[in-house]
Amino acid sequence: MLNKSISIKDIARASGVSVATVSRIINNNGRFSIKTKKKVESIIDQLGYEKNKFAVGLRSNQSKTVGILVPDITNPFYATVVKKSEQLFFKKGYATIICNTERSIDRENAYLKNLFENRVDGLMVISSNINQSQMTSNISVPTVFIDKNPNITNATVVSSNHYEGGRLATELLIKNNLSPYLLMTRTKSSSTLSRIQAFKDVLKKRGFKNINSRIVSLDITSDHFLSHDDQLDNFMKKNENSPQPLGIFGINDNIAYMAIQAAKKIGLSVPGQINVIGFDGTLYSELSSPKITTIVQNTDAITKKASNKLIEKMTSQKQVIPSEETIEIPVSLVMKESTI
Amino acid sequence: MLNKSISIKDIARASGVSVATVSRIINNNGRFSIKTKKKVESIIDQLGYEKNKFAVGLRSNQSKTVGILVPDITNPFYATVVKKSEQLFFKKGYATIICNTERSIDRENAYLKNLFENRVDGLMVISSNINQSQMTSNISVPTVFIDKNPNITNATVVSSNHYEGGRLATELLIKNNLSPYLLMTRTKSSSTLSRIQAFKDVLKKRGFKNINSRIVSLDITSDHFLSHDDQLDNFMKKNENSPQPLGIFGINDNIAYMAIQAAKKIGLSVPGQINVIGFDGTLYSELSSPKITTIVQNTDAITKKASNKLIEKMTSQKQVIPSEETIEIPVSLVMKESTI
DNA sequence: ATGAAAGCGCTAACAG
DNA sequence: CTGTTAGCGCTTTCAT
Repeated sequence: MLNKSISIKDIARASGVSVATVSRIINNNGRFSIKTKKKVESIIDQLGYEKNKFAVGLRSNQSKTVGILVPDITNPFYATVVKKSEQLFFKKGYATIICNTERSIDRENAYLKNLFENRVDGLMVISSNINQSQMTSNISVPTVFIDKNPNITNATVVSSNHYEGGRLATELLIKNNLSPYLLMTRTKSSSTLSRIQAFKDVLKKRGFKNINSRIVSLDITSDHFLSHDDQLDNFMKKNENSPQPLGIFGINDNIAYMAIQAAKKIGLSVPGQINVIGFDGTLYSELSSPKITTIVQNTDAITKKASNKLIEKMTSQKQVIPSEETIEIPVSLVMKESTI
Repeated sequence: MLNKSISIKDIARASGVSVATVSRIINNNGRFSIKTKKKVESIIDQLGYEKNKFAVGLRSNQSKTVGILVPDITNPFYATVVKKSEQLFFKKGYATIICNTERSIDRENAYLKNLFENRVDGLMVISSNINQSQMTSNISVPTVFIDKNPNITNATVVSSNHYEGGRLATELLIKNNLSPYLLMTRTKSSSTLSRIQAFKDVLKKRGFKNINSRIVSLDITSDHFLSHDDQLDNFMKKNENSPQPLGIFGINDNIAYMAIQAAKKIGLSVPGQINVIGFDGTLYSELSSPKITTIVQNTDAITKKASNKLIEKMTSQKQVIPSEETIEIPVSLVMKESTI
């Protein structure tokens, strides 16, 4: 189907040298005279030679390709991580295969199989369900997790300090003398769990009782924007006349955004009657009106750390004994308009 | 470095058959007894065999991989296209390599080189600068363009009807008896050009003079959200006291969003004193307050058409003679809150 | 129904 | 400084 492409054999023949010499020149190793180099390179230009990665891979057992497993690339936070990583990888000579898992275990498995068949040199796994059994089959592929799931041992993990973020958010609400509530979704990644735990811990320390009644779980699994949610509307109506103003901690900016919408819909003012704080520092917090006070993840730092760690793993000669390693990236509270 | 993985040779040896038989069973072609099939498959399970795509590719000259060139995956419109395409491709057995070009010609070239070296079976190119010379080297790789650049001949293009969208937007402003202005950015893709042309044509038809003075080009090249732009502020201040209310056509939702912010900042009401209409139908139009009336692109239809077209091209046996083919997808005007 | 063997394009070990 | 050659894992043709 494809035009038969030209190989180093063709180049060798055309320039009157052996394939070995051509290979040496292409990869700039071994010794060769400057004269043959010139000659061969001109032929290469002339004939339009393109390296065949199949052959190179088969020989060297390296694909110069990495795979990224990501829940949803239309989520701005993940999109940014993927984009920056991809750029870094490409700069180092690696192509990137993107896999949108939609948080489905079946999809993750199918993708992993494909990636392993493609002999990826490395794997970046973002916030997934992957468990030990799925990974162990190819434990040898260097892997870095972003926001790991607790099920894997001996993993290298780069993650925001979600617990600290949750603490900062909750403390802010309490400092402002608000009645604290946590709004969350169904998805329970390790990052979410840490945020929730922090909320609970702070409340407990402050002497709150019946803490679980302050955690509202919305029936939402998507990363996507929803203009409207019934449960949220009901929650707002129920608390409309609360004597103490509400302080809502949205588990992410999306939820915080939706909370603000629901509050505004029944005429509650933000931050007058209700304060809202989000998490992540995505576009949502900036496009909302009022803009959402939020815990910002340092995407840049996360990505750099994770990508560099992966590249380091891929290029290190000696087989590193896998060991637990967790790198925590600080978060920061950014005050905007949805809190006083 | 990697644990030497097991090959069909190992499987063959372990099951007491030849590699040919194993290959036939794996690919379910040729003939073999049900009994050996059972035997071999159990060995495969037991040993954990994984196909080596290098070898398959080298033999068959097929990578089962497609490349996507996209300007910026953090742009919600592109993210959606990429995500949906990737899912479709994967369902058909293709892995997807993502390339963020940032609209840089150098990057595009580097990516193309890499993709060709990886022997991608197909290429999806979104709204790029690619010109004839860069593509011709590998004209044989099946390619589909989304929003093509005019420089390529004989391309298969899937695109929204940007001209019609521009016409709809402009007509709306005029119908509402507003003083029409077009706000645009520096990036001049073919899609942008069509939108602009429609604006001009409508104004001309309606007898407007000095049309170019109604087109304001902002010094923005990024797809990203900017909270603020000086030129925009100046534009608003200049037109603050316009006797006839302004009708602004933002070349995309991002610009429309920024225009609304700039207007609100100096106390102009939207849509009271200024009407704004955007283009694309991204998150921006929904998260803005007021929500932005916009020309919505049917991302789903675009993606499906483009992906299926590409798969069709990749799988068609006969070498199709390349010919110009343009598929236009209708757009729709969605009224929201930023226009009366 | 199964096996033997060629060969895809490349790299690297060895020979000169 | 350069050439010859084996072999990476797989598919496929040709035998049997």
